[in-house]
Amino acid sequence: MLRISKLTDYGILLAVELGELQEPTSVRALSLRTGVPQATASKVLQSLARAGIARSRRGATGGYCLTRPSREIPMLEVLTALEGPLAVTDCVEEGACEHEEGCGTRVSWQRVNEAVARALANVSLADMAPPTPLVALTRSAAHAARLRQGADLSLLAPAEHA
Amino acid sequence: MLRISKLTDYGILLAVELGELQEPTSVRALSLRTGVPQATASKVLQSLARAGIARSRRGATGGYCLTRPSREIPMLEVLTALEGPLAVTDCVEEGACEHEEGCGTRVSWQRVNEAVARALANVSLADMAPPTPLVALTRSAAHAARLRQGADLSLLAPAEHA
DNA sequence: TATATATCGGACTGAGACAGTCCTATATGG
DNA sequence: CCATATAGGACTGTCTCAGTCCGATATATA
Repeated sequence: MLRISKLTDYGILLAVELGELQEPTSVRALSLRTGVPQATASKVLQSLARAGIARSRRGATGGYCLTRPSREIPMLEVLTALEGPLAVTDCVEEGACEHEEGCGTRVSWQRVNEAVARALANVSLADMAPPTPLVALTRSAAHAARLRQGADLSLLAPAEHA
Repeated sequence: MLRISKLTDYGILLAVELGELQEPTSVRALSLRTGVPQATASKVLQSLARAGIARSRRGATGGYCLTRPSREIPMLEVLTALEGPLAVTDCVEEGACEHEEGCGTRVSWQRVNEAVARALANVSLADMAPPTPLVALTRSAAHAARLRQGADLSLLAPAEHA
């Protein structure tokens, strides 16, 4: 569990796709490439645009593109854009829980929440891109090496628990 | 988002409570202490028992107790008992996604999933207990110090992202 | 200016998960 | 035998999720 919604999954798929295409791309084209239904893709992309992750351009030859290189966009930002602020429990947010003061687990939850957030902040959209050999070969050797090693993701793995 | 369910929250509340009371305690008593409705508490505790986290005892003077000291029970185990295996996305599990092969984000999701899992494996049930000064004072100085420092939770926080 | 092409964004809907309750069966201690 | 517990399946109302539809608005081109 602790699952993200399908919409969010789609959003990441779309954002990754945008990261690989440099030029503005229509929702229709993105829909065909990702398999996400067009109407749904439109909705998700709007959320990304509102959050400042993507930029939209209306009218003929319009479409979407990212506002920054995908390597500079942390996954946490994308998740927040699509599902609201990260909150493992209600009580992590101020005033959401009636037992706010009496409950001793609240502080602990906030720490857990922070740990998860930090993990997601350390993964960029670029890290989610397909690590297929074919793609790796067409890019720099350094980039290919990064892909094979799973990029910075290894940083997220602390030592085994005591 | 990435929220756990309320039932799971209750389960942790109940388990923490069980960790502080040593002797077998009835659902009724646990319900009164935690504020979780009795019927609901019963259900949640059954799940914990099935997962080998708690032990039940029927009949008069029956009730629940933990099978191990709360410090030896990782949060990941409790979450898994109550919501099933951790899976940030469907595609993390085998055969759940029809695009399994074509999708390049799958491997990345599995790494994210592992990172979150490892974070949760490093927090024990005992770490979730109330860190109130009063409680701290009644225990060993070493334990109190642990509480003030947020226990092992600091281990979960890797360096700031690059 | 007319028209084709896009996004914008609110309204609506069916499906499914979630939270919670109820009832009966079963086990234990006195 | 009886009072007290848990076991666990069935059931229900509520809410969120995933997805669609449609009218409004913006842009490029002829």
